[in-house]
Amino acid sequence: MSDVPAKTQDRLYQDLARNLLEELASGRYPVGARLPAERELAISYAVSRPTVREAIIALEVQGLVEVKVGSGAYVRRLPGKGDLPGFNITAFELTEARLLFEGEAAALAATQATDEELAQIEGLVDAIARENLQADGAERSDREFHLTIARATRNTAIFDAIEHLWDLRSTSPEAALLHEKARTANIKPVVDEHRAVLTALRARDPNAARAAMRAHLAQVIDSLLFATEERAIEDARRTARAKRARYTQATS
Amino acid sequence: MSDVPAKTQDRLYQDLARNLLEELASGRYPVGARLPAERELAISYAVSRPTVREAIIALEVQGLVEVKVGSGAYVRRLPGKGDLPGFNITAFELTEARLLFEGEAAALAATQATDEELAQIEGLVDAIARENLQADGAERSDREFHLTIARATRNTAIFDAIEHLWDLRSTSPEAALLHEKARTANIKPVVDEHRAVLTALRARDPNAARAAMRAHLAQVIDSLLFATEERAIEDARRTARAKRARYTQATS
DNA sequence: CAAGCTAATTGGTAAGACCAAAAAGGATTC
DNA sequence: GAATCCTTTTTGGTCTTACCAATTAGCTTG
Repeated sequence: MSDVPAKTQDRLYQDLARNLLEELASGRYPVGARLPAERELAISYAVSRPTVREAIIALEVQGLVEVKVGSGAYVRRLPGKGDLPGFNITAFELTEARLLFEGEAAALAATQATDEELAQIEGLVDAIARENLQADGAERSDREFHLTIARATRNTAIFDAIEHLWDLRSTSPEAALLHEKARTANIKPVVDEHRAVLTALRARDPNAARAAMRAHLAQVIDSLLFATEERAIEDARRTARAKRARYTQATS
Repeated sequence: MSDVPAKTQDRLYQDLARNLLEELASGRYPVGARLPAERELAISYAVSRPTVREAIIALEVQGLVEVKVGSGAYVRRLPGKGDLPGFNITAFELTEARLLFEGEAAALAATQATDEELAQIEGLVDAIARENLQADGAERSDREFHLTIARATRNTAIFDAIEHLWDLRSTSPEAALLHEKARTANIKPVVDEHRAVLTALRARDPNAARAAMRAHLAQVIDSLLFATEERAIEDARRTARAKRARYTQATS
């Protein structure tokens, strides 16, 4: 029935955390309110207190609640979209966001990057070229290339936000798959695009850097589109096979 | 001695999580590696197994490790800057990042926002005006204003990243304080700036929206600068008072 | 050598106990 | 009568022990 692989399962604390998350989202516990005591939650949800503690810690790590010793757990902020389970960002949204944000980051980096960082980036461009020859994947250099530019902005918030976007990719299996597919299907131009960004950074030209970065990520979006169509064909084939199977079964 | 209020203290699991985080950052456990068993960690860190579990869950929620039942905890990714404790983003970095990112978001929103969203944003501008009259703080409407625009981009990744930036503010006590100070010192122009953004969105003019949003956040940066200077003066006064107190004590 | 089974390992959860911090309530004092 | 202090209760923090379930390693067996 379900499309998800079900993964590890178990993890009772996650169920509880999900439930509490929904209660927060429902507005039952507004900001500043105190959650029921651990012992009460344990009883009402029919779990042990350690499990309750684990769930509350999960919320605490996400900054949703604050635990005060001897007092209770208080709501710090209400859950946003990113906190809701089953929340998936598409590869297109992700790349569009990167196009805008990393474009600006490149522009800023063009005015801030040190010679050392530029040399580092050049090394990464070479590494990307090498990685593309061997098809074993691992776009680690690609990630480092983009993060190094983000770091070169000298703005930790910008770096953190862009790193956050890269991390989001791995939270969505579909997005990760699509990216991998797009990468293997589109090898040659990538190095040139990366080198164009580097050239613009070297020239200390913010507008050129922004344009080069945007062009690169626009190309990535195109690759994603291509990969999507490929997959659409596969899906159609699979559907046809399933259809035929049902027919065969029904008539046998 | 220390400037921080020490907060809640306790939380043994946080110490452990911090230690494990450092071990991850040190490269001792590369991606894919398995962490020692819970029972082993409990012994080597001289804590109980529930505490170890809590620490591992803290890492798990942050996406750093993946726990497989009956097998162990495996490293999913290495910690980035945002994961490191004691990591503080300055209010300036944060606002600069917002200037760039939210500027682009506003430009995109100008082409995507629905009439309903525009009406919602107008209501928030009015709410901001009302909140400014009563000095009790709570810039909730301000946050909603910016997040609603981010949502109007129809891009979940953009929304999530911008929400992430807002959340970062609360992780840094200094940044939060500075913002509050800047807000109380600078009341009048804010509403006009917000309304200018709304006008540009209404006109479906991306460039005007970007410019208005950037102008607004540039103004915020100015306010922060002003608040910083104010605080510098206060610090100087406090230092002088302390100096005099020591002198008085020594000569009495 | 391969397949299958058994036992050890490892995470998941429960239950009970005790400590320390905080809050609540009552007694004392001014 | 009000404020203050102290005792009691509540609440989170941690440990210990125990048992279950999934996984893995190792051995047995064909």
